[in-house]
Amino acid sequence: MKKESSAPTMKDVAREAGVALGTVSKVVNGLPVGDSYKIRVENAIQKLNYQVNSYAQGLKASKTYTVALLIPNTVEPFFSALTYHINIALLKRKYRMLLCSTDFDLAQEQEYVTMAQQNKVDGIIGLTYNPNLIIEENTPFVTFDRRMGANIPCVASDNFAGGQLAAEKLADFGCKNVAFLRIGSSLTNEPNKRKAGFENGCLSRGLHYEMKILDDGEPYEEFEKFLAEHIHDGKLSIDGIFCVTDKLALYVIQSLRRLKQRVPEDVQVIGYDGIRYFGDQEYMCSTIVQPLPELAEMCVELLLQENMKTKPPLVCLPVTYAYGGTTSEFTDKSESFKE
Amino acid sequence: MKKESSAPTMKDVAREAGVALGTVSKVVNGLPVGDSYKIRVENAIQKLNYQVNSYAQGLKASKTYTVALLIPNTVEPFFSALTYHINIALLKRKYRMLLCSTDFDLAQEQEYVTMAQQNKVDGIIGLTYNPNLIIEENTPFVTFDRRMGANIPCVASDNFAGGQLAAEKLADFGCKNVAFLRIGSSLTNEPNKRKAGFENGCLSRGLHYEMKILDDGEPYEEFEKFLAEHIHDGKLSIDGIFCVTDKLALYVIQSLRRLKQRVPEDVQVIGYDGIRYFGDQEYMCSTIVQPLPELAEMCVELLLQENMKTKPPLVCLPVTYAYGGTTSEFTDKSESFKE
DNA sequence: TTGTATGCGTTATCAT
DNA sequence: ATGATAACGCATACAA
Repeated sequence: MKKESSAPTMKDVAREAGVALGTVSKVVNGLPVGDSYKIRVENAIQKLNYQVNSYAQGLKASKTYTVALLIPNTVEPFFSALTYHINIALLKRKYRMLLCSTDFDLAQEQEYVTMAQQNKVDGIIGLTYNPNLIIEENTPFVTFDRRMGANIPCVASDNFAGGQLAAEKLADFGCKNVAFLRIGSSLTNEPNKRKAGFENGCLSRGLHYEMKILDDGEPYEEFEKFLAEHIHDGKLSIDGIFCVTDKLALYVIQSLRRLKQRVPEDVQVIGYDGIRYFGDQEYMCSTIVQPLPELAEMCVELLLQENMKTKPPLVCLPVTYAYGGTTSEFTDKSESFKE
Repeated sequence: MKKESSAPTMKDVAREAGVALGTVSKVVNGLPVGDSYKIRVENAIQKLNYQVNSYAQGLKASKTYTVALLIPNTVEPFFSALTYHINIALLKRKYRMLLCSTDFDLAQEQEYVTMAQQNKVDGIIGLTYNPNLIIEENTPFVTFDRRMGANIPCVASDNFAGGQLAAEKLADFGCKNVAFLRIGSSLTNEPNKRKAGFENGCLSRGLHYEMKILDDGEPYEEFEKFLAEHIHDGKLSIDGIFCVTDKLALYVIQSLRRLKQRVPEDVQVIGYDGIRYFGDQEYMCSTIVQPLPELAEMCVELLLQENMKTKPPLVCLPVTYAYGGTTSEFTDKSESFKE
């Protein structure tokens, strides 16, 4: 009697079936084997309830079918949705996902990278904040929204076009005097292009605009102050606001309520990301929607494509506008069609 | 010249440092080694940028420091928060997490279990819906909210106490005629105890109550119908509602708005779970809060405790009530204290 | 077509 | 204290 407790191995199956080790391996991997042998092996596998050890497989093949996802957390709706869709995209290709919540901690991010490499993952997808992340050459890496180097592909929504679209929508909906609100200073972020796109859109539509851009440390209250300063005789001089994220948009909407301004009657608000209640219900605000399933697919596709000499340094996917109750599109032109 | 591309191994380090393989292993694992050797090895590690291969380690030790989490998805706020806290709890113990989104698919759940076992994970934590999941004896398993067998520990919030607390709060806040709304039929769920607890609370407080319990397939609209049936002359005969989850509570609140009922003036609503906007901001409604960090810690603790002969079959952690704008606690007794 | 032997990267048990 | 060697579970090139 041998080890009873630990899981059965190929050797056990071979002994049980009365065949050689290699034969079992072939059956397991679907390689041609004589029918009678095959049946005997399959029976033995059944009987012993054998499962291959993918660690040992990985050791042989130096391929682990595992990808690490570095993301700040899984509680903010955008992150959790991205996590979900990347998981789906990986599963489709029979890859497993190692989840690494970094909590915006730069050191933690580096630790996770090291861990992932020790685990010999087949690749890493990262939405990270450490611009100096050290990643081994031979570990495929794809980032979301961050440019980290020429040979590290970055996948993002078309942030510039999104900003522009926001301006155009506000113009369409009758705004004359708009503002862009943003927090976060990192200059290398792709999302920073939202500002440039918005400016561009405002200019082409002849919209007067203002910017309020906060650094990472500053409190959201600064935005409320900014808004309060634009109120004269109870009336806000701004009639349209584009916020860099839906999260900020929702804060701004609350601020506006406190300031006795009605949304969307007095001022319209558009966010960015396209987050929804419970992940699949209504949009939390009118917004520029990132195409999450497609973005996730692209990250995974780019990451796992091995025979690609030069990977594209930046891939931007198209965004769309979605109504979420904080714009008054239906009171303008749309209404007139009903007549 | 040998393989240039693949990652350096201990052997490479040993050659570089001019020492034996075993010596390198000792240095890596912090075992006693002569100082001069130690330094040479460390230099070689630096130079080659060596990283241990934890797959090979796992193969030797049959311990992988990896745990799989089975959860329907990461987009519903409760699931995503649970995922986050379990990730934290695992990280604290130097464990990695394999994320498995099952999408409520029973077959998918089983596939993931098989995959996890092939990956020789050290354990599985599951919030699953397949009552017949087959899990190998030797893979530690802990469930959340599901009783699956005597030797499989289940961690849950104190659902009975939570239901009771909801009834008591509604009574405290002046309700006379309340209702409990639930969807989901699986009889073995721990959350089903919320109903019993609520009934118990209503009885002890002399509250008149009604139940509306839907099966899994039925549409939420049935709840709106139920509410509509209780409106006579524009007035709802129910003045307090306990919903089995915050998700349902939010749906019910919207329904009530459509039915021209004011929350909390005409009818108060309490949910269950304690979900917040963006995971860390205000509660979405008044609610019974599950202690997520503690629940996550307990899951992990129970899972990784190896030298525990008999693991507890069911662990319930205490819940709390939190105000979220859909109850009128401040208009009753609380106000009077201010005088 | 089936069996045998070697090596993947690591750790642990030996002698030295 | 250090170095050689076997073993972990599997895949594969090679021999039978």
